Amino acid sequence: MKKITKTKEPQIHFAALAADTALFTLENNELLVRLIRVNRPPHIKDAIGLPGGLLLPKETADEAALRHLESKTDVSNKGVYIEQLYTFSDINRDPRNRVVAVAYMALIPWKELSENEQLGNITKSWWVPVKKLPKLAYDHNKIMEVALRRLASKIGYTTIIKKLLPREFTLIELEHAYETILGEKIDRRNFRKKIKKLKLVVSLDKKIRGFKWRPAMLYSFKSNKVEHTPNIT
Amino acid sequence: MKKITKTKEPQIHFAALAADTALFTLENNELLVRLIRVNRPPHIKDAIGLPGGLLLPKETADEAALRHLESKTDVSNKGVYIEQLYTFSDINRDPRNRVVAVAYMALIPWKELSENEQLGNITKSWWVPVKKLPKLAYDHNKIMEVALRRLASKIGYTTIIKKLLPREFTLIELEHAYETILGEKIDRRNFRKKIKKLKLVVSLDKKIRGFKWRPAMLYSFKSNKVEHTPNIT
DNA sequence: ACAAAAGTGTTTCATATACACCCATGA
DNA sequence: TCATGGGTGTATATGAAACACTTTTGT
Repeated sequence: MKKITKTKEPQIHFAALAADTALFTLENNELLVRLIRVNRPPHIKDAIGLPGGLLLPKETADEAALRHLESKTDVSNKGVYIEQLYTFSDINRDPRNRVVAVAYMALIPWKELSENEQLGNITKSWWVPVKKLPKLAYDHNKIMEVALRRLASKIGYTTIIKKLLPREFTLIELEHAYETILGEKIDRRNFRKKIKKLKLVVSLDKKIRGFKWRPAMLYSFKSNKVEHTPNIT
Repeated sequence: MKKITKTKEPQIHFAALAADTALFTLENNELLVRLIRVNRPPHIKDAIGLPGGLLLPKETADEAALRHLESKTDVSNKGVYIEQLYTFSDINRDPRNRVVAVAYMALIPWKELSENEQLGNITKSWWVPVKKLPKLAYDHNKIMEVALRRLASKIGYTTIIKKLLPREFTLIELEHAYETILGEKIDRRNFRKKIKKLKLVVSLDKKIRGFKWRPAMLYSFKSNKVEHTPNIT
């Protein structure tokens, strides 16, 4: 019988692996992303980028993404929804070394953030409206494009938007969340018809008060899981 | 002004990076995937897996995927459509070393394969119906699940199916391609109505002959690009 | 003439879209 | 009472789904 010899493949490791995350939240009908200060002299000085960093030896990319997210943004990753987007492996995406980045998108409801998490800190990490996104380090603007496209498309066929909303919300809030992410107006009556038909949310039989207008009925999603649905938008 | 010190991140590289590809073709109303013989003693002996391998220092994951695909399957990657699926980073997905895999899905029309490429070679690389998929090495069965799901979903909202069909095809062939990948029967009349309304294909005003039955009209896709469409299926 | 695959239309039902007014509240 | 956002229904158009027979060819 033919002896099969071991293929001579290089066993050394050529590229470092990083996990970079676009963390989104929704406040006051604006989609915000959490950015950090990036300093990597001599090539990158006082730049701005997405939170991320290298994988540890015994760590999956998902774990690394969550770890760096929390340590570099000071936003607790408890309650954060995260999903992998795409892996970027261009040779020169990092000017110093060969680094391959697994990009992630993460979501957190604004109301689950502490006051400090909401405020941020301009020297370390803070929220920026995606409409006013600055030039970012590395290929992070490319990651943002993928993340925004993924988010906008995914709210159309899943219930992922629940990961940006508080546990209890009004149908108007839900509608505004869609409008903000899609960047277009939705007809209120048609929207409510569709949401009710899909039976994804349940009325809590209580109303939000404290505004000077008519109180709005509160709703909740029936489950915490991100589920597929017939087209919503 | 505060001097910002360089973060002490490990500069050594902990995980090797590989690119693994599920290459599909469509023959005789069967979806086939190209598998290879895998030998990596002592853990993996005479196993079966997807074609793939490590990245070179100056190579993107896409390039590595195409290179290993061609060298490990003996299928020319000319004419192959490829897209990234997902990155798998479980600590123990490779029993020997820490290897992170960027998984790809690739498509090639059966008619573009040479006779040798169609036949394959049981000692190195050959075609297997996805309905008869064996147990694969590493986490390659997981990759196959992702690939099959992606393919089935993507034929529904893009023209990706063109990458599995010859340049000229009949509407029946097109319908069978959808049926094979989706695993369900489609109504012929409704299907043709939809395809014609979408204007994705153009009649070539010639008919295929050589069968003992009524000749069928030949069509071509208008473009070679994979484009988004309103829902097809 | 027959066997086998190619090709074609209509009806019904469900969903999508367009559109405007009244309601409840706090100030 | 007024300003503001919350909440509702109907009519039309479009798309989805169900369904069966005729045509063309080679043998």
